Amino acid sequence: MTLPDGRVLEMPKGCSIRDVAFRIGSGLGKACVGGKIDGGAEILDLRYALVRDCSLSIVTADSKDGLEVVRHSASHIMADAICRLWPQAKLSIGPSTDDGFYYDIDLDAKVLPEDLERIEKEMSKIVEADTAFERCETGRDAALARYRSEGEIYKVEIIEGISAAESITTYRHGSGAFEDLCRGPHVPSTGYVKAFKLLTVAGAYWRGDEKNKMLQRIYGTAFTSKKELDAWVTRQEEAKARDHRKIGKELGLFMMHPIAPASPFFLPRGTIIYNRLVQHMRELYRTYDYKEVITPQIFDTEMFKTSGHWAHYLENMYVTEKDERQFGVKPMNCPSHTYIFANEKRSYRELPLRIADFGRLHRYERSGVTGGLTRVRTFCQDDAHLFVAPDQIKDEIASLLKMIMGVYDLFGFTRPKVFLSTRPAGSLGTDEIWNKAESALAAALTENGVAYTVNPGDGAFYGPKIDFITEDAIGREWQLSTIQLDFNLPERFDLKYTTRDGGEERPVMIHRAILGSLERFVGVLIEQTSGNFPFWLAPEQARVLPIAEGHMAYAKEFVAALEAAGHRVGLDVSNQKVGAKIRDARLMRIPYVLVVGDREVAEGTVAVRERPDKDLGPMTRDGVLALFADLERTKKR
RNA sequence: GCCGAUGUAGCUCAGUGGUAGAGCAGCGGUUUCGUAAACCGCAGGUCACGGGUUCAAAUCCCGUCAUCGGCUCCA
Repeated sequence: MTLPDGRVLEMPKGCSIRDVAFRIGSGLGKACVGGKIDGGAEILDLRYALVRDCSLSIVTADSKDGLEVVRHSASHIMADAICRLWPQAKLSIGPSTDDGFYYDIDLDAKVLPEDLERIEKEMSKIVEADTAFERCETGRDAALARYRSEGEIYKVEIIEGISAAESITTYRHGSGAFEDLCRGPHVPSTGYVKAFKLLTVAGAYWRGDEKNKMLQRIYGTAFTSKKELDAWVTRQEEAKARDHRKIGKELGLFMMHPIAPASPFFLPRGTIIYNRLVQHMRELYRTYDYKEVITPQIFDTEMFKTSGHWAHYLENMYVTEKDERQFGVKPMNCPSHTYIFANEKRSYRELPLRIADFGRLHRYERSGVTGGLTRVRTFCQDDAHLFVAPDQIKDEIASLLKMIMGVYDLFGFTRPKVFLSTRPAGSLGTDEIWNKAESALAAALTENGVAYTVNPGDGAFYGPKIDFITEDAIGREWQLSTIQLDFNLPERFDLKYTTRDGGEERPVMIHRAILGSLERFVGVLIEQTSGNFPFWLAPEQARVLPIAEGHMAYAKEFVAALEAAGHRVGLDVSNQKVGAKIRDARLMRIPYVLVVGDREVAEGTVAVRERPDKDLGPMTRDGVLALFADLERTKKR
């Protein structure tokens, strides 16, 4: 055996992965749940017999791979528990997920949330019994016959989908009391599943297809120790406390109303953030030479027929009729921008022509998929369409990357994971242009030091794309920016520009958004900052707190001076003690609290307190103005 | 759209067949106060909406609307 650290270990032929682990050390032996050989991705069972020389890495329970094994085993234990409680339940699939595991079952009786506890109890018994997980190979026909006779129609369907060349395996535990078709691997025995918790029951279509029967999906999670499970629960609670719907309500940023389902109302405080973001993008547009436009909301459907939306996107569109003409509300800005491009005869000298648009978009989303600010039916993007010559793609992408990374840094998001999606089957455009475009994208990424992963064949039918997945402060992933090349729309709208030699050529369109939708971005930002917006975005940047009535006149004067300098400043006129005023300001996440009492009035200062509770001591009016001006300029977080 | 849950005062929530409750917020008064909640009082509800069962419904049943968790992870 060659180990990951390069050590070579002599082991008898046919020994198990577990044997090797124990040979290395008893601690590792106890902690291991599987192994990987020869750098392969597949996790093998501990009992996997090693019959030839190979390189081996041991998978321990606390690794990402190991946790997957533990969770997958937990899902079997849950299935066993469910079958004990409801013997008529038919099993389908039960994999591990990023956050835990689930099992989809077909059962006429409804599993209610209060049943989860019963299932957990049953699972605990199985775990306590600590019986071995045994791997069994069966013949394909035998397995099929058996599941057919048992009425396990999902298992039959699964086996039918497995190529005849592959062997069929099952895993059993409880000394054979429970057996399930499974590729594995599993932990050595049920006792390895030391900490688990069932979460919810939900509906899920068989194979994710809504034409199929809806099964009951039971979600759970499992960890290798109670401590880790508790830590996970705590993290979930923290995430809940940061939920933008909760904070948005508390801070008076936005509201929802059934009168306009899935469509946020931005309240004055939320609107400040929203507009400030737009303003920031406009500043970038000056630097990067974009031209902003304003385009109509409603178009004759002719446009959508030309663009292809009518054929491919109608389900998501709002339509209306007037003067016996049919109109559609725009779900995207791109088609209208082609009219702007085509409005005059374009020269190669004008390219890249960058058209930006903060137009409001409407997309019908199915009622079950909407939520908060992150999935809405009306929104606006920091949208732009870049009309470029094919040989400008690389440079344009390079400058976009710079812009995107700058924005992520500004808000404190991690550098994103980048995915390049390439040509799918049945796509539009020639090989030549696709190859050129894909290599231009790849080169731009590489030359700018951006590591990326290729998703082969995952591009749109009209062009390759780059997606950016970033992580927020508590490790949740969000897709914000996208860059999408498009060979299709220029074709459909017959866009052309005059080349240097007087000929005509078709431009390539690049669709791109950096923040994505403003609505969604505000939502993500609320969760990222937990409502503690950086000074430049904060709806109320400072609040002046007079200690008593007598300090009011001085306080008002101070507020006026800060407002004159362009800052957003509140004045607490309430009849409360300072402690209560401080508390209110703190709950509203106001960056600076300026307290005014006898001392400050006498000295011509304010007592400055920085969010959440840092005492900056007394500062003069000029001192505060200088501090605030600096914060605005640097956009410091 | 489908599966499940939820919907009571502005907010957070209690109330499981018999007169609709609390805290906070609001309003009025007292207090003029030094860094996370002063005190007293008042007002506030078609219990989401519509229908049904019942002597009686926030509570039980049916429907509608909205919100929330899922519906990609593949033996």
